[in-house]
Amino acid sequence: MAEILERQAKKPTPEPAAPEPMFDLIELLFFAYRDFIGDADRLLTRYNFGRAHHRVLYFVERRPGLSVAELLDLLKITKQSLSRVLKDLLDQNYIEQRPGLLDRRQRLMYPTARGKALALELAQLQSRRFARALAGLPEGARAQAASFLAAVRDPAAKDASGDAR
Amino acid sequence: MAEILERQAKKPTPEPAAPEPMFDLIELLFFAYRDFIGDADRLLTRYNFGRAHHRVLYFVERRPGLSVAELLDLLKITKQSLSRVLKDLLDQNYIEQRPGLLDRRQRLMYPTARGKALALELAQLQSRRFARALAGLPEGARAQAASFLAAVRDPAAKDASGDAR
DNA sequence: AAAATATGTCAGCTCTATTGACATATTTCA
DNA sequence: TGAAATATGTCAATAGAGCTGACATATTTT
Repeated sequence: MAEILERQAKKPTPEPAAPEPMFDLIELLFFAYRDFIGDADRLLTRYNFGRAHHRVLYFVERRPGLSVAELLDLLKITKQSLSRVLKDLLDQNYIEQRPGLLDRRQRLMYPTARGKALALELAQLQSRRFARALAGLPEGARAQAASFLAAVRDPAAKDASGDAR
Repeated sequence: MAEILERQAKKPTPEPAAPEPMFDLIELLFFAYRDFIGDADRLLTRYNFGRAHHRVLYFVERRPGLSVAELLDLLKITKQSLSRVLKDLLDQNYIEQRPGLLDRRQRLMYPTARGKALALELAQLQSRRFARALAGLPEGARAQAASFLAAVRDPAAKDASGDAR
């Protein structure tokens, strides 16, 4: 008897019925990122650099004086992965390291003039893509896109991303 | 005299003055994609699969009957890159191939029940992230995000992405 | 003085992607 | 019909970017 009631009660919602996946967003994000990153990739090959070099240069330029540990945390990669590309960038004078003033164990990283120039070139290239995209969209599109992308991030990661201090 | 006038006329706009790069969007897209793709990565390692397997499975599930050439064009990778992951998926019975009815040279790909199940699990995982993100955003956010991401893509690529036929 | 921290480096491994060359089956075209 | 084009598969070699684990050095903290 209890069984019947239970079964009846459950019927209307057999299982919490997983909602239809958002295939549109999954696919669009995949394509958008692939094309976005492709712009930079093409330019980087001319310098014999890869994506990893780009990311390091980008963050050092955006957050000059960054420590190695902070950069590792931002990129979420390991020290060993970083070391190869960082070495390239140091050797070829795109980035320079200076000991921390407060803690001399730290190697704080700064972009050189050369590094700044390349970082800017890459950022402008990617911005042109965004500018083209936004040109065909209504007024608040840039702010809306930023809100969406920020919300998609790991909630925890937001505090770690640096410049909010 | 003409020189002076010219110089004066030019002063206000010295160079076309490249606009400030959109660092906000560059960074947000990087982080959003990294976290988004990370969800799937963690699940995939449990199956000994990588991102490449995921992409292939995803598109075969979404566009059953896809030919190898169409898949290569969608993913923008080479035949050789595809072959290894495709072999894994075929061997482990996530995907099956059937000769094309019209053109028997083609190997049209279809997901198996097993493949469908994994593809769905992955899509639901990534959709949960989007759902969480959209929960905190105003009404039209999903449509706006989709418009933005679509506009960021290579304009040329849009026709090639398949399902609009 | 001991412990913890910041960084660097060595060795070895995986996954994803690349290019180039070549083979086979099938379809299309002159 | 015979040649050319197409769809696919496969072999070999290579690169880029990431990983783990182990260990060394300098510096700071306790």
